[in-house]
Amino acid sequence: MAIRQRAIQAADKQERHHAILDAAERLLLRAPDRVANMADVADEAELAKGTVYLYFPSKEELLLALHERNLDEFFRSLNALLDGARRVTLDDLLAVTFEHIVRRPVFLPLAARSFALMAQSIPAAAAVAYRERMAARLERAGAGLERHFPRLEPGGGVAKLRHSFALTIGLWQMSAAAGCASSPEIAGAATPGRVMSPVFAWNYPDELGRALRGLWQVVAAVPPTPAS
Amino acid sequence: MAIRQRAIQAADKQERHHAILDAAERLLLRAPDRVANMADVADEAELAKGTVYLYFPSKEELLLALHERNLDEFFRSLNALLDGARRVTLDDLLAVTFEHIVRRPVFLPLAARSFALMAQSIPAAAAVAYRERMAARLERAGAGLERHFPRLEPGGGVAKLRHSFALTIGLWQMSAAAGCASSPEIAGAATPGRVMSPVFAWNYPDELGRALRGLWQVVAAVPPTPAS
Amino acid sequence: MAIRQRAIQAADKQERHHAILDAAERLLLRAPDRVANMADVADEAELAKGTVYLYFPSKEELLLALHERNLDEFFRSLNALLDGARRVTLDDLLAVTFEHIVRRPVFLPLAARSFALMAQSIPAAAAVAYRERMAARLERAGAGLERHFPRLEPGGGVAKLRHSFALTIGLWQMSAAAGCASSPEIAGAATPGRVMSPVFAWNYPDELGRALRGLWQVVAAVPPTPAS
Amino acid sequence: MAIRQRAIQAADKQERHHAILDAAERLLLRAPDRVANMADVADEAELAKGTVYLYFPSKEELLLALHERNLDEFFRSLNALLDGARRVTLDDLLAVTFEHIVRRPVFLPLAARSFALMAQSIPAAAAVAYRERMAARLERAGAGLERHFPRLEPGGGVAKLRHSFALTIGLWQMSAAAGCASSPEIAGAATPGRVMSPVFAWNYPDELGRALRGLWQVVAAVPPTPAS
DNA sequence: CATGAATGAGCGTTCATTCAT
DNA sequence: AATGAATGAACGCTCATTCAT
Repeated sequence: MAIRQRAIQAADKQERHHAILDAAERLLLRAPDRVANMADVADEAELAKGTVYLYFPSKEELLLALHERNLDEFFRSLNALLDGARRVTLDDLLAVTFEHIVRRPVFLPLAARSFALMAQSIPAAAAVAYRERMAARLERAGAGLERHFPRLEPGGGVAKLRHSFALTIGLWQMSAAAGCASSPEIAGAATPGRVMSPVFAWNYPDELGRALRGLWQVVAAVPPTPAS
Repeated sequence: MAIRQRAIQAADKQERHHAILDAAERLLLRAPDRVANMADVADEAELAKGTVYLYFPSKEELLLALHERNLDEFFRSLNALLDGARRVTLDDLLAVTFEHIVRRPVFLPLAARSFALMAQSIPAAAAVAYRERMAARLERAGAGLERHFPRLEPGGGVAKLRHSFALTIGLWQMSAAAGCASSPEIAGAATPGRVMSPVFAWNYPDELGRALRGLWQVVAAVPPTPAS
Repeated sequence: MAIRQRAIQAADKQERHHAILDAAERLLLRAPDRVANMADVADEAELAKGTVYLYFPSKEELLLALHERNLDEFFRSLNALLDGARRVTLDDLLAVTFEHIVRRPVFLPLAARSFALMAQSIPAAAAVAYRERMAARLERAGAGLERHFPRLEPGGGVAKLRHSFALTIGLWQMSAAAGCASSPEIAGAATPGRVMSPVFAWNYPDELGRALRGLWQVVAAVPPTPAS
Repeated sequence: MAIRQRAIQAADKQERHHAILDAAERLLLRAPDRVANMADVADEAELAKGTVYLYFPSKEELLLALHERNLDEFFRSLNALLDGARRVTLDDLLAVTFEHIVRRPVFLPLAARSFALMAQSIPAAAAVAYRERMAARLERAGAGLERHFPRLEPGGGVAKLRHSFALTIGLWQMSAAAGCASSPEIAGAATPGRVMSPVFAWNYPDELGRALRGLWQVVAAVPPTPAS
């Protein structure tokens, strides 16, 4: 078939990189529970399968790159917030979280998968490089948090961030599994005459808000005005 | 192959059920990141593949059953603790968590996978039944927590449990992905001359302890002696 | 489980034989295109799987026995007709055919399968025995036909019967394949705006009638009254 | 394995299509009663299993395609005959039938199976397309028959063709089942001292000839010379 | 660079049959 | 005789990856 315009300039390559990630993201969006296969990604990007492999050495690294791109957007927002002059509250943090994580339907399924991938299929060198990039982002954001939340001890910013992230991911998986307020199919299959336990009557966004507030409760408490 | 002793009595069947789960667990232990296939499970259990299918209708339900068995042990311990007369502290809760979750190397990989399973491959009827059993356990444990931690509002016990669980799972996944304090292989692949960022210098058990304490901080604060 | 009453008398055995065939027939009736498996047959007969094997050496022979029972009923009717005093017309033959073959929903799918079975899985001895029983029935019916249709040459009765049977089976398979006047699903999938070819606008019973009349046309022609 | 020459041109692909069908045909020829599995087909074609799936979406559609190829050759011959200027007799029709159907050992077993396939496993869209192609062939041949056999009423050409085909298939199945004049193994297993009933003393080609003549008898009768 | 044909290991599941009880 | 637990060969299909063109 018609051979696509070749990407010779570095800029073109970057663009194609992104185009492939975009394709993968669209696929993930369309079927969040299914892992797209490379053929579909290539099709969606209107490229040949082999071409995708020119840009990503393996399916795993492609997914990881997509995840990192999502993360990057989150961190960019977070850092913009923290580096700004304005005082930052917990509500601000939650807003960023919701905007970049909760409301993006691909972030969480992908994050959940990426953890599994990292643990196995990513070659050590790539994993290390990824981690080094992550470390930079985390350190900066951690420092920013400590500036805005003085109750955080040194190093506590990164830790709180890590815990928050863990909570966000973990709770999402539970909600996906619990099918909360979910498919009528499952609701219909319940023992007739039995109301589903209130234990499962929660929805992810609200519950995440409550959970994160619980985690930050002490740290984000408005410090007593020194004036007093 | 030699035909194994037949399980005719219900008790024998229960035992074989367990034996298969044990086999799957051993496999998972040996390769925590790999999902065992049915052939391997059968081999490990020294049974024919078809026999495994006599006891579990599908691979997914086998894994889910194993997960539920793990969960059950955790809940049994937790409920024993909460139902006892003795006053329960956060440290007690952490101890149970560590004993049944953190120190059991299969609990967490399996839990992470099970979430994915529940969301997809388990037939609705089985999923509902599983959830109903879970609901019972959760409600009981939640009520117990509320008895021991009076600062929990009604329903707050189950919620705190949920958040704790999410945090435990999520953090484990991050640690697995981060390969914290992990394989020398990765450590060796790091850019030479570069120290690994302190951002990754944490280990799961300690970090989980810190994270959970952060989550329970307020709730578990020793109530001021009313006498004062 | 409760062990069923044992069949010790020969009569009991015959009865159980029949009961198993009945079960298989009911299954076939319920899902004519699916070959029942032995587990289902046993369940339907409320027997254990092993018990079925006490009465039939293999699945194939069970199906063949069921087919033979169907055939037997057809031949019994046919022979009753031919042995009677009344003059037999082509319409009479068609009536018997329709009653025992066309209107019995299991006869034809089973016959089609049986041919395939006979050609392979039935042990030679059983096949020979089956054939000898068939031969007897065929010879008797063939002779009867020759009595009633004098235009048949010697041996022509059996031949005509064979051809009629072949036509009946073959046409049924074509109708099953053609899905004539069939599933709306298929009709709906047709190229829109295109009417299905009249070539497929036929239904099995009517078409079979026409086909058989074509085959018997000459033989069944009313002989010129000798008086002329 | 050595990677086979790649089929890049459309013509090469067609060729490979054919090569796979050829392989399946050879397998069927070698064991007419067994349905070849995809692994064997791939091996026989000296291709990898996956490669076969590049050309045929499923085993069923492969078999159907092979059947259609056989049918196509038959219709091509038939139509060549009917479209020619020469007057066509029943003997001509029989000759074509024998050449393309009876003497090709795979045609009939495959046809018998294909009927079963069409009724079940072929997706509706493919089934409809197949039928539309069949309809075109049938209509053309039917019209040709009506030209050459004026005693056929309108539409009678297709009908006669259908009946003939049904008879051909049905009788073949009976002959396969009856094992007529067949394996010495079966002959030897007969009750010793008993001659096999003359009822089974027929062979497929001759019997088919007789049967078809019976079916066409009236239609193909040489019309009385109008001059008389 | 780009293509997409070819590869083949891998896997979940079925089910006829056997045989210890 | 009756049971039903155990067996294990068989099979269709997927899909990440390679590499000849």
